[in-house]
Amino acid sequence: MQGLTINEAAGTTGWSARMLRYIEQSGLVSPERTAGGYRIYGAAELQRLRTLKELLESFDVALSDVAFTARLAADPRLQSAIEQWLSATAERPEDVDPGDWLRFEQRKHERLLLDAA
Amino acid sequence: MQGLTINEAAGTTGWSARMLRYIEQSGLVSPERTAGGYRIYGAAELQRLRTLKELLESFDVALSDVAFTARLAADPRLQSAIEQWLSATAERPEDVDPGDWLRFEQRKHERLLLDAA
DNA sequence: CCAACCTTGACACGACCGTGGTAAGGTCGG
DNA sequence: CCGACCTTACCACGGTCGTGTCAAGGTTGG
Repeated sequence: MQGLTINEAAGTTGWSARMLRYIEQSGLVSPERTAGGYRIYGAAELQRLRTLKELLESFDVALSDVAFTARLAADPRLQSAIEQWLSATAERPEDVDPGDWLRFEQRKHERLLLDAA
Repeated sequence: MQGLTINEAAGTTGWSARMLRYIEQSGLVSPERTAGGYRIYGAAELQRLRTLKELLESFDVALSDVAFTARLAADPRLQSAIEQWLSATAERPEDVDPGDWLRFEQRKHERLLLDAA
């Protein structure tokens, strides 16, 4: 069966089986399937799952944020529209408080604030 | 008083006063203040608020998505970390179902799905 | 001075995120 | 064939997003 089943993959990646299905739904890591429908995680998927976990933890980023970045990367029209809107702030750069959106973003999980304390 | 108060700005931008305060919290549009603390929206802010509304509506993007993109733009370490993780998918590009994350993203507000129907 | 407007803070509410669980049923390998 | 594992589909729950509303108090401008 060339690869790990979902519970085995959960064991070696640190995710729960539930989360592996959820992550697949988000489109970020999609394993192959057997003829009967079982998910089969290969080495590439396992590596991806591990680095994904690291990414989310070390930057305090949400799964949905990564999914949105994927959407951005795949839709250049959207990407340039947002970047253009953001760059218009540069009109008055001295007014931008860099701690502002930062605090806003961090409120999502206040882990960073607690860590900093 | 050189500029519009919050309710006047709400009137000309289509946002509610409540949302203007919320948007300011997110760091996306921050008006000047009078000595007494009143928000004063100038022409630049009004324009920004209008284009922001257009951006969100025409691409079905959330306020938090734009805020996150701002964080990305301001933190190149984070940006390259995510982009690198995403680009690892390109290893097996034929396996990526482009409708996957799309449906995931769209479930946020099913407006696009309904529009498409 | 005063009416009209603004401020912050709080409560509320539906929708969605991330996560766990459980139930009913199908697949795997020996 | 059968026990162990997997599938999807649901319910639940605390937390966040986007939004409205209300209360208590300060500002503005004539």
